[in-house]
Amino acid sequence: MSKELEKNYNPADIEKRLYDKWEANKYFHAEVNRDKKPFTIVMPPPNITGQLHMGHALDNTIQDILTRTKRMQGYEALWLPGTDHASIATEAKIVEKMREEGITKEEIGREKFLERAWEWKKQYGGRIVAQLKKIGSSCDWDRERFTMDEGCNKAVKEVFVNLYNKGLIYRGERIINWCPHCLTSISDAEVNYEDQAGHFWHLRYKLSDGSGYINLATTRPETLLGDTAVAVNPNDERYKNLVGKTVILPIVHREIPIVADDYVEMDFGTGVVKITPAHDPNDFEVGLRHNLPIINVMTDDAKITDDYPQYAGMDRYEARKAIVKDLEEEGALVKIEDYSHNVGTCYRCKTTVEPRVSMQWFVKMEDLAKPAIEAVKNGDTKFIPPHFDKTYYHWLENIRDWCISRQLWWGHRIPAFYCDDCGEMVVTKDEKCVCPKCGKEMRQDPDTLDTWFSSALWPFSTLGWPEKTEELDYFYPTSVLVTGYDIIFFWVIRMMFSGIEHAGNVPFKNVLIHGLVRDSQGRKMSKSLGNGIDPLEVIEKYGADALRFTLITGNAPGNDMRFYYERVEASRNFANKVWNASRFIMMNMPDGGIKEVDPEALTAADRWILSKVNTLAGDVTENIEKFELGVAADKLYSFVWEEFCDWYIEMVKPRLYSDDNTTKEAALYTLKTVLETSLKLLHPYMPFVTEEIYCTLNESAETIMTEQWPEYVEEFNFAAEEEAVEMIKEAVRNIRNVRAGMNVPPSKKAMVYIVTESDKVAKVFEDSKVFFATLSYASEVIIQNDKTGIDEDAVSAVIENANIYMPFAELVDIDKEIERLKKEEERLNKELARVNGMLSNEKFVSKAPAAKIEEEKEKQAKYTQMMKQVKEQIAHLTK
RNA sequence: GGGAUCUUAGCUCAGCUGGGAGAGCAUCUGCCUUACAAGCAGAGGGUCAUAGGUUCGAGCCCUAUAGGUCCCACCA
Repeated sequence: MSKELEKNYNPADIEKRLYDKWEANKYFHAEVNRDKKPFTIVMPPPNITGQLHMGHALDNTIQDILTRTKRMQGYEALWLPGTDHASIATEAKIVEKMREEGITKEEIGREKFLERAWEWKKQYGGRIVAQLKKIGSSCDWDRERFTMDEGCNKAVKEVFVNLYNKGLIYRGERIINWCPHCLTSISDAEVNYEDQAGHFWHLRYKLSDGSGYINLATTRPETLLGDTAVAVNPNDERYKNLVGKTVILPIVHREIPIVADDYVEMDFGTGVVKITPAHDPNDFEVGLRHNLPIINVMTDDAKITDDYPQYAGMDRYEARKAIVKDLEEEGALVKIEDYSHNVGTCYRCKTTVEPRVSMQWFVKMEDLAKPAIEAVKNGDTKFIPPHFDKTYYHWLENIRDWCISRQLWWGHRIPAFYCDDCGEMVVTKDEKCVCPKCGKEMRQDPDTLDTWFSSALWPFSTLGWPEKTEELDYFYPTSVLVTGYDIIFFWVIRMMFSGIEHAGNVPFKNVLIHGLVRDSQGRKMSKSLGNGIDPLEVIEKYGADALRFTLITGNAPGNDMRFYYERVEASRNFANKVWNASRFIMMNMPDGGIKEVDPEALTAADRWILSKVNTLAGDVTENIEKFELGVAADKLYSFVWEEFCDWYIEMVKPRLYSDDNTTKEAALYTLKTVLETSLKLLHPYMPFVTEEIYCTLNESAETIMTEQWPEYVEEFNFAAEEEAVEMIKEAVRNIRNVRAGMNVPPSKKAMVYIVTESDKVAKVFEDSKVFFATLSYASEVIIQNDKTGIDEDAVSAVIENANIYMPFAELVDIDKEIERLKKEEERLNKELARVNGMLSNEKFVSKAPAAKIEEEKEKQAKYTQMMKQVKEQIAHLTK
């Protein structure tokens, strides 16, 4: 009974069907199972506003490969999925949509706004989840979570209160990064610095006592309105006598002091700096040291406040122009220089951030950072590739307090309450709070928390923390976190210190870092460039397996990769290759399927490929264990395509077409065994095609994804057969080479003589005659120990310990033949020179390991022998 | 200013703890050989950025230099 598969693999037909089957059968579901070892990955939750892009595709393919492998290896493998509420991004989108409708947040109020937000989540939150399924992600959807669900909210409150009670969360007036477009504070990590062309305005401030003036320069003249001092370096001889005096601030005509501070560099500019504590982080620090007043001159949306009527309502840049003009009129402007400098921008909307003093909540980082650094130093958590630990250390060692409050509505609301009467503040997990002093109902802080505050708890909040759940006990710490290097600062670091602080252990043992997927020209894929490639389109056209394989190969961990359609095609072709190899086997499958066979019936070729696939299983397992997913994929690719398809299947054909049932059955058994092992090893990479084939091949099999992972077993290591078949392959390659060089088509058969004095070699060829003849296009293979009866003009080739002769009826170009042999001679000469060089080097012989020396000696013998044969051939032809 | 990383075949990239340079694509030459033309068989193509050093031995380790990419950083 032969089964029919279509000629070409058509992924679109089967992917949905198979995924639905997997999901319906709950193969992805994991439960606490003390009989098994746990393997856990928590998915980096994509934003609910997001659409699947190549970054997700890569990230999730890696996680799926690891999860599927471990599941087959018998681990209780949990891949826990979920989505992130992405406060700024989501809120911005909702506000934008409302703007189109002509309404504002303030008009509808907090409650109605949140209703809309949840509605939005309901509508779009599922979109990315559906897309993740398309690439075959085997997540436990029963455990899907959302960073703003009840459990996460509980964890957030617990953490906030704990940290507050420990004094690690505080509220205070600090200078923070303010986005005038998003109208909220953002953390240091959320600011991107970019070089911008600007100007240096050189200004002249008069000394109050009329004794002169000082010059200084600024890139932001508009902040002058908030200047409360001018600073010089205490060691600067030029200004020493001025410290303590005052100057008159131009335009504003306020008297401000000249202070001395180390922050000022003497040899930069004039060595004088204007100090605006409210709008510059450094100036703020200087202000604190010198007790300077803080004068905020801008509104939330970065317009000048009403305190300066002539500029009130102007935005930062308009005000700058007006102020420069006024300075000029007042004679305070000395000159304008072109100057390029670093400007902080909002990571989300690219608006230039405005440093600003305001009342915010902060996490005190110093004490939290230390154990997080220690955990990587002592190996509790490892980065792959390891060099990312340096980035990690550097960031944590220089970390500043984390501003966690956001002036947004969509997010976890800060669990702090204020009494409007007495000013009392209470931090509590309770929904409502009554003032402990005056008994009045308190008002909850209107702000929400940074999105990353809840993401930081993801590895344990999703497992039930703060409850002491079975899940937490069993699945935590998680095994590996898979993410891009661009997210280390935002997320990895925060999960690390949070896990250690709250869950009592590192959140994951390994952090597997991958790079960015770029376009074919190496550019970042971006909406503005319009160069993004939609993974879903690729899946539709080439299949999820092809996309997955493409993303995982040709790349080392941590490196960026370029995306080419040529590579997807190559992957698609590979899937098709697997498909067709399987098709071939099924076409030859007898009624009643394939039987177990007596090991005695296995031929050298069978043992060779069984041995090879056994080695492959060991290698692939080891590579995956070491997170070398691309290396493992390469090995699978070349094994399946080259060894199995190009060699073994071709070797076995004559046996399948023969009447000898014993050898036929042995061949079929081997084909099936090797195919199944390959499919299992390949399944984590290409889940769909492997599942489809496996279940077609085995009617009784429900799925491949819960089959046992192939292990390397010593009994299947057949070194002798491997050696024998490699010898045959070498002979075949030589013969094909000779024929190709003479343009002999495969249809033209020729006698092949193997001349060898070695009984062992003779036996190898004798045993393999059947397929050797086919592969070498031989009309007949004759094995003998001398050249008796071989045509003088026969074309020859040389392998170790044997000469091969092919007498062709027609005239052979002797010169060409000699040329070919000379090339071979040259090659051998080079090899011999190298080997001889090594072996005649006394230092090598005395210092190199014995095994290496032995290896080189064997090569020397082999090449010497072959050289002799080649020389004889040449002599024979040239006589 | 500090740090990371890269420089290997025409292109894009692998190359694990140092021991005879690899893949995919592209190119060239033959093949419709009854699984696959999304295929088969062959071929060409690289002083592994440069200069030193360590070593019996370096694409791999060390130092310096050049160029590229990225991250961090308060020089107004």
